[in-house]
Amino acid sequence: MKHSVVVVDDHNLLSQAIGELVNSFDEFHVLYTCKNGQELLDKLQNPANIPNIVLMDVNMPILNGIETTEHLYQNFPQVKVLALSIEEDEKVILKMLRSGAKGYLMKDVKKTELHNALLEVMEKGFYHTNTVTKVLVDSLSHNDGDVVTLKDREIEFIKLACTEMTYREIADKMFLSPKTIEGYRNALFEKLNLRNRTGLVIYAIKNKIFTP
Amino acid sequence: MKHSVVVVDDHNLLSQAIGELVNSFDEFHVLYTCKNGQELLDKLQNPANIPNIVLMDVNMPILNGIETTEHLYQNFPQVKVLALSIEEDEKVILKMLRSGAKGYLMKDVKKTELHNALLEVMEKGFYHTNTVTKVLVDSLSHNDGDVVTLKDREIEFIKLACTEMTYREIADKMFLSPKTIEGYRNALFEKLNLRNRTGLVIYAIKNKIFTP
DNA sequence: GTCTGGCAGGGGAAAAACCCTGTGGGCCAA
DNA sequence: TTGGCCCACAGGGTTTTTCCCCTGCCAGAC
Repeated sequence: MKHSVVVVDDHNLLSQAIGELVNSFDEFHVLYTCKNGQELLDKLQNPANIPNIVLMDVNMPILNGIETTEHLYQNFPQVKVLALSIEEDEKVILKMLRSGAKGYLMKDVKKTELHNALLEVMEKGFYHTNTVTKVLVDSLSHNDGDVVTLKDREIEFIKLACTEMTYREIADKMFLSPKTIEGYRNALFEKLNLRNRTGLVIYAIKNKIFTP
Repeated sequence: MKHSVVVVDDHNLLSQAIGELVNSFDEFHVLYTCKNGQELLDKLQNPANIPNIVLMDVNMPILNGIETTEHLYQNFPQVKVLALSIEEDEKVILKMLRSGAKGYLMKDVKKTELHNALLEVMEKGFYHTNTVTKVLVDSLSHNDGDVVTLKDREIEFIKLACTEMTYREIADKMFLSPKTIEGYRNALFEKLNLRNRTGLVIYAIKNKIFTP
C-alpha cells in the first residue's frame, strides 16, 4: 500500500504542482492539500485524514509551519513532518527542527531528492540535507548563549526609530523625555553592537521587528 | 500538435512540479526548464529551443524576470511570456507588463486557472486575472508621472548609506569628497521626498535597492 | 557661446551620539 | 526595618555627524 502524503502550502498552484509530483512516485500518493495550518488541523479531526507524511511550507498565513508542526508533534506524533521552504535562514531552520520536523527541504531541491527524502523519512524516520546538517553543527559551536532579549518598550522604540521621526518626536510619542530615549538607544547600541541609527534599522528589519 | 512551454524558475522543485502540471494538460508539453534568465537566453540560441510560451518567475538571481522578459520581447517577439510570481506588488506587476509579458499569474492560482491562462494566451494573445486588470486600471488614475529614476552612482551611494558607515567613510569608499556625498544625499532627499537617512534606508529596502 | 550636470567647498543650525550624574520605586536579604 | 541593589527614567554638558543653504569650477552637450 502506498504511503499517504498531505501537502500544506498557501500557494494553490504550488501545492497542486508538488502534489502532482508526489503522485508520480510509485510509493506515495497525495491524500489532500491544505492552504494553511488551521485547515490541516481541522482536517485531522477525522482519523481517516491522518497521513504518513506532511509536506509543510514554513511561511503560511493564519497558522504558520512552525506552530503547526509543534501542534502535530504534540497530538499526532506518528505523522512525519517534512518542512519545505525557500527560507535559508538558520533561525527558521532550527525552529522547525525544534518543533519536531523530521527534515527540512529547500524548495530548489530536485525531484529525485524529494523522492529520496520521502523514502528516507518513511524508512529511517528523518532526512537531512547537507545544508541542514551544517546548520545543526554550526548551532552547536556557535555561541548561542548571547540570545539578546528585548523588552517591550525597547521594541516599541525600535519600531519608531525605523521611521523618519527624530528622537525628540519619538520621545513625545512615547511620553518620555528625549533623554530617556537616548538611554534606550544607547542600551540597544551596546547590547546589539551597533554604531548608529542606521544599524538599528537594519537590525530591526533583519529580525522582523519592523517590516518595510 | 501540442504547444510547447518552457518553465523558468530558480527553485528546482517548483519548476519541475509546475512542469509536471503543464504536462498533464492535453494541449501543452514542457520543452525544458531553466533556473534563471541567462540560462533561458543561452538555450534560445538554438532555434529548436524556441517555445510558444514561457512561464517566467519574476524573482530570480542572475537575470531576473523583468530583464529577461524585456530581452525576449525585443528578440523573440513570437514567444509569449506569462509571469508567475508570489509578488502582489503593483510596481512589479506593472514592470512585467511593460516589459511585454502577456499575463501575470499569482502563484496561488488553481490548476484550472493555469490551464485557462495557457489556452487564452495561445488563442487571444493575452490573459489577465481580475487582480491584474484592477492594478492596470488603478495605474491609470494613480499619478504615475513621478517615476523616479536613479543614476548608477546614486544607487551605489544608497547601498552604502544602508550600512553603519558615516558619510565621511562613504565618501572615502567612493573616492569622493564628503561634500559631494552630501550633494548626492540632498538630491535624493529632494526627489524621493525624504527627511533623513533613516527614510533613505527604508526607501532602499522597499524598492529592493538594498536587501538586509 | 550658453547650459547642464558632476564635483567640491564654506558656514551654520540641528540632530545624533557619547560622556557622567541623580532620583525614586521595587525587591531582597541581613 | 534598613541598607544595598537594580532599573526605568531624566538631566547636564560635549563632540561628532547630519542636514541645509549658497557658491564655484570644469567638461561635455547643444
